Amino acid sequence: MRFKDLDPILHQQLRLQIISLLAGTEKAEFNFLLEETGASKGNLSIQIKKLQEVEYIEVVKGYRNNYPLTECSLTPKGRMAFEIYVDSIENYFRAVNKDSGKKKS
Amino acid sequence: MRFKDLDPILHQQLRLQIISLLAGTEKAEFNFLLEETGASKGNLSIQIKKLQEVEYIEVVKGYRNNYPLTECSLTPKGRMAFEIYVDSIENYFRAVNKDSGKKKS
DNA sequence: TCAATTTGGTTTATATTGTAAACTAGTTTA
DNA sequence: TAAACTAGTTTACAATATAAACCAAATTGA
Repeated sequence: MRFKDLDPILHQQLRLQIISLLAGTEKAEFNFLLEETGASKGNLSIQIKKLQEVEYIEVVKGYRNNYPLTECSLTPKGRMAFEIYVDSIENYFRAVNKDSGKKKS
Repeated sequence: MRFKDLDPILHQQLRLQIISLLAGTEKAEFNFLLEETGASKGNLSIQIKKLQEVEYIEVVKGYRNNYPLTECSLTPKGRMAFEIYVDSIENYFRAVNKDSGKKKS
């Protein structure tokens, strides 16, 4: 068994998009994430909550111009998980050519 | 929306492991994949079938020493899908620092 | 020689996950 | 004051993943 498990929280398209975006930007608003990811609001809401529950992101809810405003930012825990995930999956890709023959009978 | 969709066939741990292994080895037996991935036989059987259905791999069933023997190999279509998947997800990782500020209000 | 075990899988049944659609709560506009 | 818009949340259903159970043929042991 040559593969490490991929963090199931991060191994999901939308959550990975969110974390990738947050890794490059101090904080991000709900609508920014909505536009950048192209997700539906419902799906985005749920995946944000899930990332918050595992403490990969911090979510601050406030108001701007009387409208609700949700801002997200990456926690250190989230950043570390992201780095581990990137390393792990890139290892998968490099399984290629590491074992040139088929299994000996 | 800055992210391409990740091929849902490949964006699954075990299937990605299988394809990664096949990308580096002419062909592989069921039991080789079983050991290298650490999966259960049931799960492996199903994911092989799924990869075969979408024609990412070719599956040849024969016998060796009177026992059934299943061998898998990557198709050109599968190899291309794998390359696209690798490119796509690496793009996600590079969303980092491509957009330095938060969204302008 | 026939019961138990092993090989090499497949099928089934359940639990988990993902997501679209519907809904909520409040705000603005006409 | 009704309609439309903002910014989300909740719900209900569909799809997915996987462990557990099963199967057929081969082999081993008493």
